[in-house]
This record gives sequence, C-alpha cells and structure tokens, in this order.
Amino acid sequence: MGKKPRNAITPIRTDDFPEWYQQVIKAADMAETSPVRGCMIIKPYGFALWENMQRIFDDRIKEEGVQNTYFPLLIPLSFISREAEHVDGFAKECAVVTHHRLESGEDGNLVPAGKLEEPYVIRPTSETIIGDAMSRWIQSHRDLPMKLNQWCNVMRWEMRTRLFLRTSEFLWQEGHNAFETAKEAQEDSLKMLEAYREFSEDYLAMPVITGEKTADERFPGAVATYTIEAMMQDGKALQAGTSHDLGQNFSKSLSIKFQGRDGEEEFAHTTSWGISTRLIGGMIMVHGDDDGMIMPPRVAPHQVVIIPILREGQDEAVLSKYIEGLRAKLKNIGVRVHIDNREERTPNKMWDAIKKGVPLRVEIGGREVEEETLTYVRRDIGKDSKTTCSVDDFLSSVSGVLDSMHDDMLARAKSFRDDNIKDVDSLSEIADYFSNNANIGFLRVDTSIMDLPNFDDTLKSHSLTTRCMPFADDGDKVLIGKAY
RNA sequence: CGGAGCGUGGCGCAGCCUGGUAGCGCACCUGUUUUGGGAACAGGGGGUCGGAGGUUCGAAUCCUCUCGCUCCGACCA
Repeated sequence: MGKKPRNAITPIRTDDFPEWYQQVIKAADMAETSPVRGCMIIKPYGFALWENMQRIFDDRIKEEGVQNTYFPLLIPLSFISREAEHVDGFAKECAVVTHHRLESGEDGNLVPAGKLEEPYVIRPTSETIIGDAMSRWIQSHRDLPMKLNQWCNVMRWEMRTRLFLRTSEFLWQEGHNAFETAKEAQEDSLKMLEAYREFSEDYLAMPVITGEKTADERFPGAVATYTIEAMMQDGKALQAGTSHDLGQNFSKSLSIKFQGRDGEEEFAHTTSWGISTRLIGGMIMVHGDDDGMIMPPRVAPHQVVIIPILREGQDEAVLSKYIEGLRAKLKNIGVRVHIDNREERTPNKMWDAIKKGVPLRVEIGGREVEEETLTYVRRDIGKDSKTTCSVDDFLSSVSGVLDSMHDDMLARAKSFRDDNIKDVDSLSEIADYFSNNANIGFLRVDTSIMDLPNFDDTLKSHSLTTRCMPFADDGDKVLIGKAY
C-alpha cells in the first residue's frame, strides 16, 4: 500500500475545479444534496458558518435603521404578475402551489385535491408581497423612509443546481426600502452595496469589485442594479450580492404612494438588496486549497480547534484539565474554540481540522502541559507555521494572529484577482483571449464596445457575460468574463 | 428543455458483452500493538443489484417502459 496523496482533496484544483469544489464541501462536512431535486441539506458545520455571517450582517443593517420582518412563503399569483418585467424575469422559474389537500387515489397513492381558487407562488423574491404591505403602511412622507428586511428562504426552479452556488431553494436576506425621493433611493442602493462590499472584504476576506450591471444583466423591473463581483480561483466570476434601485416601477404597479410635503400624492422610490448562501460557495472557491476549506477567521465556526495528544503512560485527567483551562480562557477573550475529544487517531483529527479549514489548530500533549505552552499551526500556511509558545503569549496574540490571517487571505485573493484582469480594446482580442483555454479571468474594455453589432454574438459564442461596469472606472469600462 | 453519462452494502467501484442467484477498496464493529501531518495485523456486521413489466428452468446481467442523479449547454443570486 502506497501512502495517501499529500493533499487531502482529490482531484486538485488545477485538474478539475468543479469536482474539487464538491469534494471540499463533502470533506468539510458543510452540506450535501437532498432527496429534493436541486435542494441542499446544510449540515451543522455549514450552518454554523451561515449563522455567523447572519449575525454580523444583521447587526450591520440595523445600524442603517433597517427592521426585520417576516412575510409569507406563498405569494398570490396575481401579485407576481403586477410588475410586467418582473413577471418575465421570474415566471420561468416559479414553483406553484395549486392544491391544499391530499386524498387517497384509486391506486392507494395520495393525490392532490382541493384545488385553490388562485394559485400561490413560492416566493422567488418578495418585492411584490412586501410592496403590497408597504402600500398600506405608507400614507405620508412622514412614514418614509421605511426600511424592512427579512432573513428567509426563497425558491427558484433552476435548471441546473450546484451546492451553495445555485440551489432551487436558498437562504438569504432581502432588504426592501422605500423613500420619498429618487435621489435617496439611489443613494440607499449604493449604500447597501457598500455594506456588502465591506462585509465581503472585512469578514469573508473575499475581495469584490463594485459596479453597475449592464442593462442586459439588470434585475427584472429595476432602474439600476449594482453588484459586488468576485473572482474565483478558476477565473470565473461570482455575483456575490446585488442592490437594486427600483425607482418607481414597483411603487407604481403596487401602488406605494404617499402624500408629499406639498400635499400632492406621489409614488415612493424603492430599493431592494440581497445576499445569500451563495456567498459560502464563493468563500470556498476563493480561499480553499488542495487540502480543503480555509475558513475566514472572522466567520469561522471554530476559530481554534484544540487537539489533545495523548500518549501512553500519560495522565489523561491532567491533560484534560489543562485543555479545559485553555478553552475557558480563550472563550473569555471572545475566541470561538472547539476541543476535538473524539475517540479518533490524532493524525485523523488533524486532517479533519485541515479539511474543515479551522484557522488555528492547537496541539497539546505532554510536552506542552509540562512546559505550560501550546503548539499551533495556521491553516492558510500549514505546518511551516508551527509555533510553540506560552499559553499567556498565545492568549495575548491570538486575535492578532487571526487578524493577520484574515489580511493575508484577502491580500492573496486580491492579487490573484488583479493579476487576472486584462485590458483589451477589441472584440477580436476578447475572442482570442477566451479561445485559449489557458486564459482565465476578466477582460476590461471600453463600454463603447457594447454598441458594436457583433458584441452579443462574440460573448455568447464564448459563454461570456458582462459582469459589471466598475465604479472604479467611473462607468467607462465594462468587465467581461465567464460566470457561475 | 437540448447533449452525454450514471444508478450494485454508508461512500467509491467491479461484475453485465459470453444469464447460474453478489465481489473489491474505503468507512463501520471487536481485539492487540499504535497515536506530534492520513497506522498495522487478525476477526466481524451490513446489500438482492433505482422502480415496474417482460423473456427464461433461472435475470444485477437480455428486452421494454419509467423514475432519479451528475456533467456540458441555454436560464439564473
């Protein structure tokens, strides 16, 4: 029997990136497919990550005066059809509830019965039903701005699904704000986009490009869609979050109106903005390596995992007490710590911690207990970072170590991304670049190129899309790439 | 929805062409020796082969239908 491969994930990224992605999720025990078509089961370790993301971002939006609500899962069919472009955008992917009862059929199987007068649609997004409520709640300019959010699940019957990146049902937050003026709405949509950028970079260590979507990529019914775009390690783009300026399109079709300061009746200006469990897929593809996941320290379910190393003739009680003491001290200073006490071989515990991407792995055996030290390894660097230090030193430096790991992860991802954005001038250069399979990433071109007659065909024939018109280029350039 | 492939113990697969009543690796359980970057040996438990129908003395193997999944494309957070 030969030794197992040096890396924990097979295949490695450069051999088969999509398969590598699936294997990382499995190895980290984050999620799996379910008996329900296109729907995933988020396992405890994956959900703990989502909970941390939720907590952080929820606190952030509350600073903006956003209030949480909960609206029904089911939306009357007639609501969806109120906004014309909205219908076109979502009709193809709606799950519809048509019955409310099951009866025994002739062959003994249960069959739907009790047909509904009006079918319900399982929400693909909630602009219409929240807008309907807003139309009743908003009467005066004094009721504005109104900022509502909900953390919930939505369903879009996608043709092809991938864990976290695109599932038929997914978890997200959807914010819906209403304002008196067009200017406020526009500013708000940009502000929420900035909140996404900050969250992605400051907590997920995932660098993003902020910009506006081209008309083709705009949210159905929106005046403008703003996006944060991230680049995965295979050079593909991931739309990691969007914020829409809906103008008065939805307020007019849903009748969200108020009496203004001048006594005239006016339609509100609304925005909507969302991020989803897709971000988890992004984190995997931005940070993961051939040994599995690397959790960004600030959202990692466990920031530190302690692995007891018990050898023969060693007093287990003494070791446990030492470790328990360390755990309590770490918890005290706000570090999320996990002790791996499973009856499992030590090397396997280490590999599990690696595959799960726990930022810091702490090993404690007889030596450490005797010397009142501990040994730790940074996940993103590996065993070359193995350090032994006193418990006190660790306690005073651990948050700094986690911070620098965060900074390093962000910097690494940023330089990879920047290295893979090229400037070009012509359609033929775009075609040439993506005809060579070795070339990955985004191309940046003048927005005027979108007016060329062959533009759409060129993109289509290479499976390319416009990702966004970056704010950094004042909207003069457009990024083009392959997307998830 | 178009193209391709696959459904056999928990997972990954072989067997199918040339029908004879199921096998391998990993995982799991027990024991011994081990344990600081994926342990070794020995013993052991677990499947009726996606589903339905057909051919046959006999079907995981052949035929028909059907369901599901994965990948590629179009669509999309």
